[in-house]
Amino acid sequence: MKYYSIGEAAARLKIPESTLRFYEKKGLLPLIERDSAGRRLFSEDQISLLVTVGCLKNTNMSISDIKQYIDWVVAGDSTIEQRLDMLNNHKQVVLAEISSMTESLEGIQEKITRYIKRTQEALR
Amino acid sequence: MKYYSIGEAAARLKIPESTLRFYEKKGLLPLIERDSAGRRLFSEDQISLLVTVGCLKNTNMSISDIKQYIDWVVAGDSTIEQRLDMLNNHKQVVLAEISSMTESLEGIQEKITRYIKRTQEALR
DNA sequence: ATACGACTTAAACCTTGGTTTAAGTCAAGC
DNA sequence: GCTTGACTTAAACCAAGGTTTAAGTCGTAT
Repeated sequence: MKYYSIGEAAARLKIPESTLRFYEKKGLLPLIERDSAGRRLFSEDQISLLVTVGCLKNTNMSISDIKQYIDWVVAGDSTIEQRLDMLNNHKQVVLAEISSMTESLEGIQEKITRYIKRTQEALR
Repeated sequence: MKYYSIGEAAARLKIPESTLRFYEKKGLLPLIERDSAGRRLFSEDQISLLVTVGCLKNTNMSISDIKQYIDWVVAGDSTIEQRLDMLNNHKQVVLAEISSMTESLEGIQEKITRYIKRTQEALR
């Protein structure tokens, strides 16, 4: 099986190495292997778990909630329902957040429209 | 003209008084008046400016960028183009952010779908 | 006239999510 | 065999965005 160094993993995921080390410290990479020199070895599975972590982070899930998810992944199949609940729940939170941002954006759009009108009037 | 105390303003805007004081310190309430006892007086105009601030904050504009916007508002009509540019720019940033979140949400939805399949299989 | 609640301030404190630093280890190429 | 680059660690540091604390000042109702 192919393994990636932290540098390669960082490059593939487009995040700094320091962030990967930080995530490990926070418990987000619990199953990470090491070579004989103590260097981290990222498997394809780790990378794809980190892609999921990226989706969660990008939708503003907190690191401690992501850790909970990872802990459930590590715990195995008996936690699939919890994971499903968590993700469904998170989905609703994200949808609400997107709605809220969209609503605020409408408020901003109104300002934009007013400003355009004002600049039009100034040209008359 | 009707004025609101900090408590009333906080209630109307649904944010803590401490946040309003913090915003003033950061330069987000530059035109705030005071009564003879030194208490802040929020006019209807201030409140509506704060609603705009709320839209900007809610779409993740930084406080220092919001301050720039407020400074331009205070400076008057000569800055309307700058404000318009800033808001148009911000709009694009927010749209990109929403897209990015929506994309991550699709990744999450795939996980959800897989988990549902897995629980279905477990029942067979 | 006094107690209460709502306000004031400056400064200290807090959390989140990292990044940076300093000192050290190791493998590989020259 | 030595240098170089990629890695290791723990701990310090940072920025953003507030919140909390402590001490004090008012205005008003009793």
